[in-house]
Amino acid sequence: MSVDLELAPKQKRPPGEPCCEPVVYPDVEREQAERMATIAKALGDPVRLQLVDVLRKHAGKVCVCELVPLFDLSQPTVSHHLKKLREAGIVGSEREGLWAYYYVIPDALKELSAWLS
Amino acid sequence: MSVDLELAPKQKRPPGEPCCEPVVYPDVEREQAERMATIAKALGDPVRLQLVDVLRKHAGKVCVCELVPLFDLSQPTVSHHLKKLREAGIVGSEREGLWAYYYVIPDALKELSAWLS
DNA sequence: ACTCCAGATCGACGCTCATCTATCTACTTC
DNA sequence: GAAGTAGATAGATGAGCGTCGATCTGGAGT
Repeated sequence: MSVDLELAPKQKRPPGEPCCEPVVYPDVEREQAERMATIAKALGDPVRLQLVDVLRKHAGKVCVCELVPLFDLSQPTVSHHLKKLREAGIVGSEREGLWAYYYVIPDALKELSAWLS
Repeated sequence: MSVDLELAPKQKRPPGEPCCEPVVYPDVEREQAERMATIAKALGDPVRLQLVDVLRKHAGKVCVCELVPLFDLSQPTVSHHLKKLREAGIVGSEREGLWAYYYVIPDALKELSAWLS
C-alpha cells in the first residue's frame, strides 16, 4: 500500500493562497481500506474479539455450547456476534446434528495483520 | 494470551445433562481484549483507516489541511474522525500557529498487531 | 482593532448496533 | 409422535455513530 501524497510545504504561505494542493488517494487503496475496515469493525467489540481469540486457540472447530457460557450474555446475543463474524468473513460454521461448530477462516485476518505490522 | 478452555466432549451425551461444563475466560484477557477492541473499533471505519495509513507513510507529522482534501467529506467530519483516533490513543496532535499536525503514536498498534499475527 | 483563515466544537438527523425476551426450526430420544 | 434441546431468527429498545451546516476559537497579517 502506497500513497502518492507529496507533503506540502510546512512553512508559512502568503494569505489568500490555498493552504495546500489537493492530493489523491488511489482508488485501489480505498477498496483495500474498505476490506480491512470491515474486518477491524468486526473485531471492534470485546466479545467478538474474545470469540475469535478462543476459536484461534483451538485450531479445530468449537461448539457454540462452549462459547456461550464464556460470556455473561444471552445465547441469542452470542449467536448474533457469531453471525457478525461470519458476515465479515472471519469465521465459518458447520452444523452437526443439534450442535453448531465455528472455526476461524484461514487467512481471513492476513491482510489486516500485514498492514498493521 | 491463552485461555483455560478445555474442549468439551464432542460426542453425543445423554439428554438431561447440560451440553457442556461452564468454562472461564480469564479477566486479564478480558482487559486485553477490551484494549485491542478499542483500537480495532477505531480502525473499523474506512476513512479512519486511510487516515492512519497516510500518517504512517509520512513518519513525521502531517498537517490537517493535507488530510481533508483526501476525502470527499466536510472538514468537520474529518476533524471528528481524527478526534476518534486521538481518543483511541492511535494518533497524537500538535498545534503550530494556525496549523495542526497529526502523527501516529509509536507502538499504539503493537498489541493488536502482535495478537493478529 | 479589524479581518481572515485553520481547525475544533455544537446540534441535529438518520442509521446502525448491542442487547434482551419470545419464538421458531430442526434434530434426538423415548 | 411427543417431549426436549441447541441454535437461529424476529422484534423491540436504548445507545452510539457518521455526516452535515453553523458556529466558535484563537493565531496571523494588515
